[in-house]
Amino acid sequence: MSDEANKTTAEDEKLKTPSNFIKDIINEDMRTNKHDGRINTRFPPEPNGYLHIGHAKSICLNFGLAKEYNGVTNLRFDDTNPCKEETEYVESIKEDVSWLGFDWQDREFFASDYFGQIYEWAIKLIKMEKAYVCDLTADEIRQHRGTLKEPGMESPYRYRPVEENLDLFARMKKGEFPDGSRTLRAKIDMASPNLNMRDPVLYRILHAEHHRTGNEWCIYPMYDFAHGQSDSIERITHSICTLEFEDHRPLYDWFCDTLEIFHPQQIEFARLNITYTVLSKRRLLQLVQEEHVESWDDPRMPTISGLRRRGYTAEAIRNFAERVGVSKAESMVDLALLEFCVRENLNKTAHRVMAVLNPLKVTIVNYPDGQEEMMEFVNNPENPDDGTRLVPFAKEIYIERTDFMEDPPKKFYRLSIGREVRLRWAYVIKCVDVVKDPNTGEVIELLCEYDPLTKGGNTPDGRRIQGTIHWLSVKHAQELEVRLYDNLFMKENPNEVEEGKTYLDNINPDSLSIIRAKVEPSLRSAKPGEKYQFERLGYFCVDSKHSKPNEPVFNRTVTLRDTWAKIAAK
RNA sequence: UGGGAUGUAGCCAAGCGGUAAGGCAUCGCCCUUUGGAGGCGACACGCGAAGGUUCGAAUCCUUCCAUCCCAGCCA
Repeated sequence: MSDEANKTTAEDEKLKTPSNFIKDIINEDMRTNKHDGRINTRFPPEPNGYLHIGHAKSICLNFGLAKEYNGVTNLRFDDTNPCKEETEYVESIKEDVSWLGFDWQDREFFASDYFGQIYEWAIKLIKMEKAYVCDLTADEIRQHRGTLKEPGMESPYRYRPVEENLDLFARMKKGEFPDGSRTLRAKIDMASPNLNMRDPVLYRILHAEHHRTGNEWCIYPMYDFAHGQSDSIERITHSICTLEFEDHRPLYDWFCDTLEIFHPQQIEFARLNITYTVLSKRRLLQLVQEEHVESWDDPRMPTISGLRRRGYTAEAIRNFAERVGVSKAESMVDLALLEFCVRENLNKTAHRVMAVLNPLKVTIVNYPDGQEEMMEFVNNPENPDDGTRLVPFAKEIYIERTDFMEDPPKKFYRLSIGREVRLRWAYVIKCVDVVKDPNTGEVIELLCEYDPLTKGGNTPDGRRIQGTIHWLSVKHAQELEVRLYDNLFMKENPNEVEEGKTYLDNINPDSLSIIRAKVEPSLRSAKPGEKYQFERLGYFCVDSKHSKPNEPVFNRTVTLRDTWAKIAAK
């Protein structure tokens, strides 16, 4: 093979799989045959909320890496806190991961599956004199922990004999003690500059019903004492998490080393942030609970289910995840990139249809009364195989109110008195007069003439028509509900607030507007989940919650890119 | 001098001692029966700053600056 060919191949390869620091690590591991070339990642959500687009980035990363290196990915629910976790959440998480296009096959696990083993490991640590039962209250533990700059103090219970620890821990498990009365702690270093190493709590007493283990346990392991061990049990090779766990890595390593168990490598990357939205489960939960939005899957929510209902496709989200990249630099990605990704995807697949959001009636004065014609529309110019359909035309039509201006500015090439415009796939019309409301002066109707020679929108005389607008026959138009969405937050970074305010003060009061719009007849029977482009307006998706048979409700996924809006704004 | 991390364009992000990829956004032009889509082009004399090493530095060294994370019996 020539050098030239080699070079091209290498470059193609690079384009397909953008490099990132995690791949660098894996490549090195592959080179040294670290796990016999085996790659096993995992996606470990806590079932305490719905997945959002930040999780999608992690899902795409974990499943994507495994796929690329011929490995596998486990879905593991990190369910060590029964107070916050619910079965509803595990169901939604499974649905969302599948919908995104990933398959964990039979590798569905729960940290709670390992409670027995984790308990045994706790006993092992006690026997090694590396763990002890502590009777300090939560408050006292905090006081003993010291501060960021000062070392902590050892617990008075730190040197309890092994036998006493064993006995107490067994009785904790049996339920002899009330919540919060005792904990099991690791014996590490109260003077460590890393607070996570200052005798972290391993187990706490929680008489709470667990969504899977019920009342079998009343002591539950903390994240730090469950996560790495779960990774280890599953023989995860690369345990990818977000930056805030960087400080936990020494602890993660300490447990694996001390327990002498399989030692996965924890790797941290920067979580996703997107402008004009919040991406934390705590905040999303608050938005739901305080009813700032309808539900977790409200189309304004950045949740996977919200985006799905809004009309986003899994492919668009996957492309987005790839485009934002993976690094350790904290960042705030422009919402415009996400929107670009849906448009890019929907442009190729969505059928074009006519809808008029804000109708203005037009009477074509020289069109025969009572006459109707069927006009042939191209379903998708991006894909001729999608064919054509027939749409009725008549003397009275609706056009978009914004497509007419009495006193048009320069470069406005839509309708105005004396000007011509093309009705998409129909006729060229010229506005000859307007009818105004005698009281308000508002234009309520346009009187136009059509050119019978321009059927289909063609101009046999070769005359150039600048503007093409969408329209609907008054008689045939259907009126349906359309929901227009705007950003849920008014600020690029909703978390940036003045003294005394919270991100909730940045909520956009106009993030949802519900209107009745005119649509072409075929849309009456549109089914939930179906996606369309309303020509010149945007992409719309039939809502899965509010639609009824023959009464679909449309959600605007995203507007079309609007060059005119930019010109008009100048 | 608590500890841990990060600074490359408006926003992301490659780059791994050989002279700044790519995407989004933006701005031009072309094309167009969607002011959509598409095509072409422009867009860092510069890599947080200052010194140093080197024939050569975004890459190595030193110092400084900025930002983020950590004091849950949350994950």
